[in-house]
Amino acid sequence: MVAQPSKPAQPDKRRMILDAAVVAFATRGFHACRVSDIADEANVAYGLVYHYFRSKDEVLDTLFLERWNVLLEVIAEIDAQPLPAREKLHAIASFIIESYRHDPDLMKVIIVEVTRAANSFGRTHLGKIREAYALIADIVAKAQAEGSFRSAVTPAFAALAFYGAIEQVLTGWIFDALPQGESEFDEAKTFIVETICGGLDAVRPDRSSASSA
Amino acid sequence: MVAQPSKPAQPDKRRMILDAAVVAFATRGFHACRVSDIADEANVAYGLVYHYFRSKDEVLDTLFLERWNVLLEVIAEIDAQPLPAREKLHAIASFIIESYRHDPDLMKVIIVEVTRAANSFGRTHLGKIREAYALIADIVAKAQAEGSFRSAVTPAFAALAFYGAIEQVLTGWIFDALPQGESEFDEAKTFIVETICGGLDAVRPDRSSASSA
DNA sequence: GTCGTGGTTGACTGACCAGTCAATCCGGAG
DNA sequence: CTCCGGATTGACTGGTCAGTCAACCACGAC
Repeated sequence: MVAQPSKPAQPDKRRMILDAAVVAFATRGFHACRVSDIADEANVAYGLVYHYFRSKDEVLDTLFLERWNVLLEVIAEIDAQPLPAREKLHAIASFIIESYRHDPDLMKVIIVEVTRAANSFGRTHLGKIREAYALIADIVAKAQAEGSFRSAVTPAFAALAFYGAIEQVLTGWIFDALPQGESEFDEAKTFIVETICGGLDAVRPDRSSASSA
Repeated sequence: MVAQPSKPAQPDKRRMILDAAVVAFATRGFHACRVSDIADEANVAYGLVYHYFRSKDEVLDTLFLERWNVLLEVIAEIDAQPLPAREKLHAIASFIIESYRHDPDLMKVIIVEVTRAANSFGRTHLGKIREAYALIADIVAKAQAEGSFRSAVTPAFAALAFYGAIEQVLTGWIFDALPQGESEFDEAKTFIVETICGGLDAVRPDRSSASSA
């Protein structure tokens, strides 16, 4: 209600709306969340949301793209470093899990409302999402070429399994189906890489690989 | 319009509505799908949907529970057989993928609208979903106890990664982000087990397993 | 033929909400 | 002080549906 006399208070209403939307979407879900919930959460009038965004959808789009573009950049940076593939994957898993640790609501919204929503938003952003898969597949492909990963599985498939494992763990946290805390976060990074790479690593024992075809 | 003279036609309108709902939900998504879409698809009057179901939600619930209970039974049956853990997992992956092959729309609805929907339905059926994880985790735990799987990862986590990989592949098909066909279906079964078990199998080479704690 | 019951119909209602817009506020330029 | 334009406000509109309900129908019992 009362604006602080000396300060014009919040300089960036747009950012406030975006941040409020994260909370609102995470709490009630995109569909159940009304635009007025966002405005209330941001302590801003209803109409102001439409001053900064064309529609409720555009708010979600903005939130997703902001974050996903960071993810794509980070993956590319990690890949550019001279690391073994296993460590690159560990770094990627770390980044995603740290993102969740830092802002669970944002990650919840992105995963639940976009990444895992095959209708509506998932379809809209399919291209962006696939870029991430492609980047990961590329890391796997190079590792296979140089012999540090075995080639029993296609790079595209390995990328899917790797990213799928991460998302499943995050979903477990989001659902409260899995305990979460500092130790679980670190443990998960190791577990994911350990599970996936154990099946990818070139060092292969005697396993008769009797799979058909 | 015109009922066939000699036949009372459809004996089970309830079933027809359920089947129509699968198509309607798969095509437009649960939220975007109106109850009238279901009725139209079933060639039935709007009000009849409410004669058999209390609400639109109950239709989805019914669809999910019907199928998920079958899944739980099948997993239990597979586990009861005297097979190596790796083959049990292969059988589970096969069953789920065959379910998709047989009725992609139904699986799409279950995955997109329930399993991967952390708000609304996902929360409602969390218990049922977790039962599946628990059953799979149990298979892993037994395999670890008998030594055929190594213990680098907790059973609960392995179950998550395994199921996550399956769901990610199905999602890829649902999104049309992955080619699908007879050969891809069979290939996927092998790939999933190969990826996950490669990291679970007891046969472990020299890897220094420097994971903390 | 008449009656009754359960299945079936679809027009209608009530609630909800995204998006609009005319009015107001505020700070800076002149 | 006045004027201007962008920021801000929130009441209001239009359209959409989920769910209701009174009527209708078909068929078996008597």
